[in-house]
Amino acid sequence: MNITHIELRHLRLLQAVTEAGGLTAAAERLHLTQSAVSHQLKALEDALGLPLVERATRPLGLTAAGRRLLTLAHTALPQVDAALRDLAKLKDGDAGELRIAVECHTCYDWLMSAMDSYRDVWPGVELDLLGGFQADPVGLLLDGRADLVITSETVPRAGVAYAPLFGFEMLALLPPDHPLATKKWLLPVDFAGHTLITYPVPEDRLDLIRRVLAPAGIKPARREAQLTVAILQLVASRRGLAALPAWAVAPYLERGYIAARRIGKHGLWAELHVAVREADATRAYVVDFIETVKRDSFARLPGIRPAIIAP
Amino acid sequence: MNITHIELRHLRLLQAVTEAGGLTAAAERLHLTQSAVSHQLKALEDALGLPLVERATRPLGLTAAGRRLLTLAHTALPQVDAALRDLAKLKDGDAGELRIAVECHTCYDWLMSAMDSYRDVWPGVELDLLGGFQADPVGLLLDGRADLVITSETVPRAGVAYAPLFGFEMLALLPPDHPLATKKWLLPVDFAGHTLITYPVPEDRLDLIRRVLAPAGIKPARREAQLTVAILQLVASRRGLAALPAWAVAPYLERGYIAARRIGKHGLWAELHVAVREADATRAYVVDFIETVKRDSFARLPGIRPAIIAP
DNA sequence: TTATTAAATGAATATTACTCATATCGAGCT
DNA sequence: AGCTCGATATGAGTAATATTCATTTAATAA
Repeated sequence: MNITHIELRHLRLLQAVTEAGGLTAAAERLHLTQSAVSHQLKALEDALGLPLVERATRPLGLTAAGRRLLTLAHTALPQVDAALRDLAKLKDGDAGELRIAVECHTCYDWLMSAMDSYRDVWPGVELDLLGGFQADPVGLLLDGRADLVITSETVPRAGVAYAPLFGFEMLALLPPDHPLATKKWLLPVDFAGHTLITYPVPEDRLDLIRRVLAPAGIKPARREAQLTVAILQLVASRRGLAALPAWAVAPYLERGYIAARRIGKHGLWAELHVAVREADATRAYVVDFIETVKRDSFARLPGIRPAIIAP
Repeated sequence: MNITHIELRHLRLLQAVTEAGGLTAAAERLHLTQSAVSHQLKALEDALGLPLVERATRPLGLTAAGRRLLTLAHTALPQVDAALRDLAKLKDGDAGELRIAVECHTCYDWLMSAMDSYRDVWPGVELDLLGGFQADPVGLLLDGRADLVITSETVPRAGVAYAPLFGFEMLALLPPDHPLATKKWLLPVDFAGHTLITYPVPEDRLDLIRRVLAPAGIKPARREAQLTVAILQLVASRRGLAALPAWAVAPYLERGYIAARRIGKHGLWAELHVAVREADATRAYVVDFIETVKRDSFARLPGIRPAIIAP
């Protein structure tokens, strides 16, 4: 009679659509085509006999029915995830060690919160964060000095497995009243004659230099700072320009402390990946750490998108 | 055999398997073949990498993993059902009237409990139970004197829609020390010379007479009683034999007050169906009443099985 | 042991989810 | 207006997978 064969897939779909704010963005997150998402949503609406999303408005809004179903998704899906985690613990055990090395300075912002979430559900896993700059972080895996590395590189290495986290946009930072702030986006030439304020890392680790300025033959002066707030302060006090991930500067942008502009018309996008030893790649506590980071990041970080580069 | 993700279908499967106590019985409830259930369960177990049911024992037991997943099913599936009910209310409204006529005397046993469950989730629906014996209960629908009829007949009538509830076994009742109690099951001829104790309804409404005794040319004397306990008392005090649904006598059997035997080798099976006006057949509050009765019955009544006759 | 009932299995089929290619729609420009 | 861009919808074809059919295998009871 009531042959509404609603499935978890539909709940995940609705959740992705609302979180991503549109069908196309949801499709990317779900690793589906836009067409598939549209078809599936329509099929669900037809089966229920009710529209779930307001297509007229942008960003897409939910109908009362959509909100009710989203409420279900928010209660039921975590229960499902928890059960699957318990099953994974039954299978592989619930203990392990995760010594984490991080390549990017700003990653600590979200990593702390993700680690807190993770600790709640995997109390038996020993978490350690390796400090300091590492010349070859992925190498630490093979040395046995780290178990998991957060990195932007995905060059294949024997015995190392990569998993994508997300893509993010690097924004150029400048004082709010800077002449360049009138532009919609910045070109390589706009950086000429300005000092570039960066973390203390080699040039080939800076996406702005390696992928934008160096190819255009621009070599601006550099000044280094250890902390994100120090970089922001230097920019605000007109000591130079900087480029940081969108999520790292969002709170300062809101307060008008600094301004941010795209780098190039479509922006400068980078990606983060996780590297682990191949032998660890299927361990439940490792897989779930990666899932936790992704879930947490997509829920909390503004302006990120699914990774595109296949690992 | 590989599945991408766990789905509600799998939770419903596991629930059906444990409630029904086996794959074949679960398949009947889910309106699937035994093969489909076996394949699906195996695919689920393979995907999880863990066995869920102990196949060695009979009746089938669950493994620790199976129990964990069943726990999920018990918490998540009712949430899903509640959400779908809310959506149905959004669509069709949450108010209505349900005047219920019941053909079979023993149905009151389970109907009360089902009505209680139903009232909790559809407080806006006015429930009424029509009393007394009705010559043509289904006719009440077309007269507009009832909205829903619980009946064993499914003869097609214009404007009436039928939905199956369940099949149940009619057991012959006799005193524990009766000579016939030595038999495994009773034949028509065994009833000859005994008084048959029945509810006060016409002969053609009594399955035992219409389908077993009359075809065999046996016409036992009849004695009527209004209440189930009265019938049981008359049987126990050797005034005659009776036939009642298995669920109605189960509590008395346990206490050894009376004995029960199959009627024929495979037993005498009857079915209950719901009849509603075609115009009402898709109303959410009607559909959900039928679902509630089925759910409640399969959970509480011993010895019932899915209906076979297509309505 | 045999008869009986339940579960597993492999191949064939039906169903459905998904992709591809393209059309349509709507908001923002000029 | 008309035009472009980004997003959603749609129809047809294909890939994926759920289900059935026809047996086989295993477990139980007589």
